[in-house]
Formats: sequence, structure tokens, C-alpha cells
Amino acid sequence: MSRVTIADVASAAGVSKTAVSFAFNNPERLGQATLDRVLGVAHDLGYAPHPAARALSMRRSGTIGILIPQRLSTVFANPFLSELIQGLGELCEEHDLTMLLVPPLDGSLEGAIRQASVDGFISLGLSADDRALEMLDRIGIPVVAVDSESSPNRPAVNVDDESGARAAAQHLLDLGHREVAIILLPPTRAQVGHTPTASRRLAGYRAALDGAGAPEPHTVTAAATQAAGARAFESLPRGKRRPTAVLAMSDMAAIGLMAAAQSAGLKVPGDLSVVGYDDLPMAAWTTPPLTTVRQPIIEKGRLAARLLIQRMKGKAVQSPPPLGTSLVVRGSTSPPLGASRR
Amino acid sequence: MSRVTIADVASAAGVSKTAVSFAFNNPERLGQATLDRVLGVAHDLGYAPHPAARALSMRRSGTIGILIPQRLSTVFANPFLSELIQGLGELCEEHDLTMLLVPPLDGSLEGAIRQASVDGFISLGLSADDRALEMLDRIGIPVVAVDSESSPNRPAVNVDDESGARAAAQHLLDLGHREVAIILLPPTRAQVGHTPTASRRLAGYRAALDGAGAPEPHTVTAAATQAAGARAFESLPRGKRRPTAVLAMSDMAAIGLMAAAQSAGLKVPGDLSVVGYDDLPMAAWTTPPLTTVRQPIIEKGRLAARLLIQRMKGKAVQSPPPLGTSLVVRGSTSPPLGASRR
DNA sequence: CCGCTTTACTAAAGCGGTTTATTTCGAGGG
DNA sequence: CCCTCGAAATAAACCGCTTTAGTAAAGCGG
Repeated sequence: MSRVTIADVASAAGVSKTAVSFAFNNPERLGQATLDRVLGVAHDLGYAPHPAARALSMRRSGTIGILIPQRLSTVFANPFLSELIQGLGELCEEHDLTMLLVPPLDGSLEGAIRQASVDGFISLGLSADDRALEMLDRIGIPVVAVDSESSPNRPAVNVDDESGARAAAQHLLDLGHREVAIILLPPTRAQVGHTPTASRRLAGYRAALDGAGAPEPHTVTAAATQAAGARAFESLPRGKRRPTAVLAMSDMAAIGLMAAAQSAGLKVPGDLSVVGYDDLPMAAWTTPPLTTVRQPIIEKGRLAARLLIQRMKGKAVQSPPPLGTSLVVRGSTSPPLGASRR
Repeated sequence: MSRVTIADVASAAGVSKTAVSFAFNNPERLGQATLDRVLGVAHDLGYAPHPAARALSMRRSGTIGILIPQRLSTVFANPFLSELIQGLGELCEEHDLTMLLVPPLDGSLEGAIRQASVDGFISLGLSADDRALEMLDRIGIPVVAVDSESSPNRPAVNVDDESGARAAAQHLLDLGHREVAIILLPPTRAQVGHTPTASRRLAGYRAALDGAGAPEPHTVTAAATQAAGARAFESLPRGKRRPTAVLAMSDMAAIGLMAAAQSAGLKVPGDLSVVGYDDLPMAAWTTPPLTTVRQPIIEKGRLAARLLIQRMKGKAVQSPPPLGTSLVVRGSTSPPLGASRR
């Protein structure tokens, strides 16, 4: 009834467990005849080495974990993660690694981490003092943090969030906008305040707006989904201080907001300009195409995986400089109606 | 230097290994005082139970594997998988499971499976006699197959691919199209012939076309990515038997093809009607919006996960009836230019 | 025929937990 | 004062594999 073990194969083939193990891992240490016999018996019995036993014995599981701060059912609604995984995946395949997705279980990442048999972790969007990261430090598992803050002995991979945000805000100012709304990313989990990424982008927006003497921007929080973006549109201020432009921290929220604005009868960009963040592939073919801040997501994934693999080999690695961001101007921004361009 | 083990904690706290284990798994079997002390010591030392050891001992890893037939770097370019994961993820979170992505390593799924310490597998798009599935059967791990063929003791979750395809083809025929091209999904891995899904859809297309006495359709193969769709457009026949409509087996290929057609100066749908398959969220906001066959991807994921969890509990489960598909008519289809509607 | 190296294979000690069966000890009942 | 019983804690057996250190036999030059 139970699973076939190495001992079963050994006795069936009339050899020792060691021989069976060698047959799979060091075939050259066995004579041709025994090798064939053992492999044959193993196949007939339907034997495969138990991965957990193997991992325990070899101190290596051949898996890296991705620490995801949100529920799987929501986080994959944003193509951001898909892109990142494409980058991570390239390196995983190169190094024969599989990838474990580790979302909070019962709301707790720490609990999920306990279950996770991995050789290293990539964390997404956690601030450097997050409980989960502290726990991993104590245990001593290699970690590379993405969209986080760098900290001693835990390399962080980031993009230049702030200057991307600043460029976006400056673009709106140049077009003549003054009343601007900012769509914030929500804090993840029990985190106080913003995620590292959100704070840096906010700082960038503010720097540009303040520098131009624009009035205090409105802020609304929306997760990176279309639905949340649509809701954010509803809670934008109306009337006198109605914003003429929106700076969103994610393309998904921007797209959802844009759609909601259009169904409410507004013209984009005429009545409302919209700027996203990320430059997901789909940003290019919304109507109108979305002006947004591009960040190299796939490259970010590649880099993070590369660093983690180095760390897993025991090499010390430094946090690399932030990757570049750039403003991609498309059709969703224009001067506000009835305003002359500066 | 090495990891803190249960024995370290035990001796530091002056108790047995058993007591430490109880502290984590059966706290009620320990006196309050010892419990606190053990937990305290464990925390100070930075102890966490080794997941592989735990999995070995408990015969349970708390993880399910997703068997992915393509490279991670390409499969995530198609939002299909993201959607499926949303469905799978809901159930995983409900049952405290994490999710392991298992793509082919060195081109071999079997090799990757060996590494994978999981309690069960969900397979995607493999035909029932795939080597990987055979291997899993022999080993005796629970498997639920998605987009496959049902087979004894391995439940399969499918949608009604054929009637969806038939509806799509019939729609084109009703509009007056005769020269139609079909964009096939490519075979995965060393598979001979089409994937189960591709064959069923092809059968559906053909049934409708043949039934109406339409000429033999052209066929082109393209993976489910925009780039592949664009390439497929290039290899469409020109001249006399130029197709006036295209039936694609994936939205991604359809979208890529549509874009390529438009940059080549064709009007969609006037010069070329395009029908996709899947009804991904983005299909609704291409220009023009894509006519496509809707399949309930998230629901498919939920159902598959639910069945797998049942099987992991030892219950025998039947393959459910296929989920429904339906044609969603949007703007990418119209009568061919210069043809009168029947 | 003898010592020495190779080749082919094995015994047994981990790897780090969980769990069953057992022991220890203090309290309560007769 | 002895016995029983329950609560608290433990010893030791396992889970299934890898790997080190080592043995037996075969090959080989002298």
C-alpha cells in the first residue's frame, strides 16, 4: 500500500541500499550488469526516491521560494507578478530549480515559511524590518529582497522608483495640470504605513509637485487591480477641486480608473489625464494607450534570481544599484481642457 | 555555523526533543511553564523546524505541484496560467497549502518531478499517456489532470472545447465567411500530434466548417503569445485563397495576429475577422474588442484543486462533466467586405 | 606466490524531525 | 500508609535517503 522505498528495491534486486542510491546518483560507481538490473527493478516496482528524504539528506531541496505578500487569488490578477516570474524562471531553469509560491497562510507569512522546504527565498515588497524577513535572518536562509530596502547581508533589488515618479509628475506639470490625484498602493499585511516602493514613488510625485508649487494632491488608495482602480475613480473629489490628472502607482489601477472614468462620460485625456506605473505589455493597447512609467520587470526578476543563486552558493553579494525607470508617453495624457500649455 | 536543530533547543532548554516537538505541535501536552521556556529558548536560538525533516516524518509536505508543460519564461507570457492560479490559489489558501511550479528541467518533466516534494500534482495540457503522468501513476501520487483526457483513477477537469470551437466557426459561417484559417496550438514537448485541447477544438472547427461545405481551412501553428500570433499572420496564405477570417485557439495569438494585420494595413474586422479562445480579461479592451470563446478558467482552477485535495485525503473522485464554454461576440468579427450576409 | 592497486559493492552513521510506548512523580482516595 | 491515577515529560523507534569509510575479490607486475 505504502510507497516503494529504496530498501524494497535493494532487496528485490539483491543489492544494498547504497547500490540503489548509486544507481541513481553515481551510476559510474556500479558495474554495468548491476546498474541495469537495479534500474530495471526500480522501474518495475515504480520506485522514485522520496524527495523530502533526499532533501533532508542532501541539505538541498532544489527549490526557491517566492514570498508573496498578498493572497494568490488577488496577486495574480496583476500581470506584474507574471512578468517577474518570467525573469525568475529563466534563471531557475538554467540552474535546475523549481519555484515555490509562498503566500500568507491564515494571514501569516511566518506560518507559511515554516512549511516551505526551499534553499532560498525571494521576497516581494516587504519592508526590511518585516517579521517574516527577521525570522528568515534568524534561521539563516539566504534571502534576496525585491522592492524593499537594502540592509546588511540581505541584498535588495530595486528600480529607481522615485525618479520614475518624479518624471511622471513633471510630465503632468509640463502639460499644465495643477490639481492632481495620486492613487496609492495599499500597505501589505499588518505593515504600518506604505510599502517601500509606495513611499519612494510618493516621494517622487511630491518632489515634483511641491517643486512647482502645485496644490496639495488628493490621495486615494487602490490595490493593483482594475476593480480597485474603478473604485478609486468613484472616490475622487468632485466639484471645484476636481483633479484634471491622476498619477497611479500601478498600471492595473490606472487602467481600471480610466475605464471607469470613460463609462462615467469623461474623455481621457481631455477631461482627465491618467498616468500609470510599470508599463505592462497591455498598457500599450488600452484606448487610449496608457502613458506610464516603465520599469524593467523581467530584468528585475532575472537579477534577483541571479543574486539569490549566488548567495545559495555561499558567496557574499552586494545590493546592485537600482535599475532604471523611464517615462513612456502615450495617449492618456494631454493638457487639461481649456488650459494653455505653459 | 550550521542550522539550529531541535536537539540544540532541547539541550539548551533542558528538556527532551519530544518536549520541543510538542511545544510546536501539541502545546497542550506540556505544562505552561515548560512550554513558555521552550518557546522562549527556541526563539532566542532562531530555531524553526526543518521543513524537509518534517515532511519526511509526517508524510506530508503541505504543497501541491503544478506540472507545467512549457518553460516558465514563456508560459507566464499568457495570462491563462495566471487566471488558473487564481482559482487554484483560492483552494490552496483555504487548506493551508503552498504551490510549487514544476516546469521541465533540462527538457524533462520527469526529472523535475523527482525533485518535487509535494502531496499531489495538477497537470496542465498533458495527454493521458504522457510519460510524466505514467511515472506519477507508478509512484502512486494523486494527480488531477487539467486540459487532458480522463482516464481510470486520474480525474480530469475539462471544458467543452469542441462545442466552443464549433460555435466560433459557425459564427463566422453565419457572417458569410468561407475561406478561414485556423491557428493551432503547438504540441507540447515531445508529444506526437496535438494536445488534447487542441484536437478537440480542431474537431469542433472542422465539424462546423465541413457541415457547411466550406473549403478546407488553412492551418498555421502558433504558441499562445502575441509574438507567435504576429508571426502566424505573416505565414497566412495571400492572393486568391486569402482567408477572410481567422479562428485562433488562444486569445494571445489572436491579439498578436490582429495587431500584425492592422500594422500591415488591413482593417479588422472588415478585411479580416478574428476569433480568439479563452476570453481573457484583456480580450475585452483590444481595438476592436475581440470576439472569442469564453471558458471559465478560474472556475477550472478551483475545481481542479478541490478534486486534488479530495484525492489527497484518500477519497476516490470521478471526473466531473466538462465545464461550459460560450461564444462572446465583440467587435473583431463582421461579414467579409463585399459579401452579403446570408 | 606475494604484496599492491583497482574495481565493485556494503554496513552503518547521519540528516532533523514526529510519535508511540513508557517512565516519573505528586495528589487524592481508601 | 499504600495504591491508583492522571499529568508531565521522556527514550527510542521510525521516516527514506545519502555518503563515508571500509571490505572482498580481482588484476597485475615482479
